[in-house]
Amino acid sequence: MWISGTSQYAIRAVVHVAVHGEDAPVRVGPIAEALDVPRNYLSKTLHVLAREGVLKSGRGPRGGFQLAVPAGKLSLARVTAPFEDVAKRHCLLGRAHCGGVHTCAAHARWEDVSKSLQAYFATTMIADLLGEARDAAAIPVPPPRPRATARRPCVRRN
Amino acid sequence: MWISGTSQYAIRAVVHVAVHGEDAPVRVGPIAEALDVPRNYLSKTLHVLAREGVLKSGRGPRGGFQLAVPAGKLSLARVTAPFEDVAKRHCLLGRAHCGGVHTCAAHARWEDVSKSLQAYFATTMIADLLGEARDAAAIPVPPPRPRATARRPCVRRN
DNA sequence: GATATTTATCATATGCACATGATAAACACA
DNA sequence: TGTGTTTATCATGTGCATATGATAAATATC
Repeated sequence: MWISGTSQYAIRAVVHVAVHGEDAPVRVGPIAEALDVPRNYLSKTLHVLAREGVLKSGRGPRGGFQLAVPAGKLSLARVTAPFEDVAKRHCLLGRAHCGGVHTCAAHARWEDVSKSLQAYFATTMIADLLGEARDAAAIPVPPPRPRATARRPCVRRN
Repeated sequence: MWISGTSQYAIRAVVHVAVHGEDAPVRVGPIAEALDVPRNYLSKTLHVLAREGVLKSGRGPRGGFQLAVPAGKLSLARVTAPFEDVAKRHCLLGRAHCGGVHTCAAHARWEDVSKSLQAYFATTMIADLLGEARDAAAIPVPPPRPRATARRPCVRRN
């Protein structure tokens, strides 16, 4: 997967808040339910986003979460940043610094691809995800999570 | 990280075999040592590649691994395929099928980026990694793996 | 202030990718 | 045929992302 599961939760939750939180704050419960995501885990994730200044949070009755930044100025990169280690993404083979030693054609091309990925996250705004179906990101991700079903690492089954 | 650690091992090992295995098979021991990668784990990884027809393997004295496909015709995609679940990579939010419901601008752009990534892996050949420093991929990945050092998930340290 | 409601935080569990160690099976060669 | 070398396979362990459940702290309303 390109981004971690937590980052996906974060994006989808922020989109949900952007859509439903214009008037009043949105509480964790309904968000977790709408996204089909573990409630307490989402709570922690949203807390991190609040701490990072992406969301505003409030406790007690009338509490909940709202955007701290307008959806049009909130990049995906900013939402996922707290949950991703971008440093590891520059070299295909996991090196932090890579260009130096071997600058073969493959690595030059990889730089291009890598940069275009980073650019996507940096320039795509939450508002860009609020297309036609305004809460599409709230649609629970597909097959009801076939978990704990002994899945051999990846290799084809015989 | 864009690809799993095991996939990185696989690429680096295959590159090593491509460089050092033209005359005689290369044994796991030296490969693991050169790459600074756990030996038995690499053994299992290479075995999978052999089963998938990427490598040829032989046991006993004179045993070891050699390419089963010329380096110029062996794509990165083919090397990493057994260790990656490509199905999960099509949608930014982890959905298998995504275009249908909401086809906002962001998703169209994501398709582009995603496709260019896949194209990179499909069209880049092992031979393309054998640039200047012919065994650059054999250089042990950087900082001696600071492991077991309580690293808080990602968030900045205070 | 008392109470209900909500986020914040803590302590702990689970599952999977990654890793380790030991043994079995194949092969080369004397 | 026997012996040493190497991959193949099995059984098990470890660490981290993900998840769970309980409790604390803040806020609104009466």
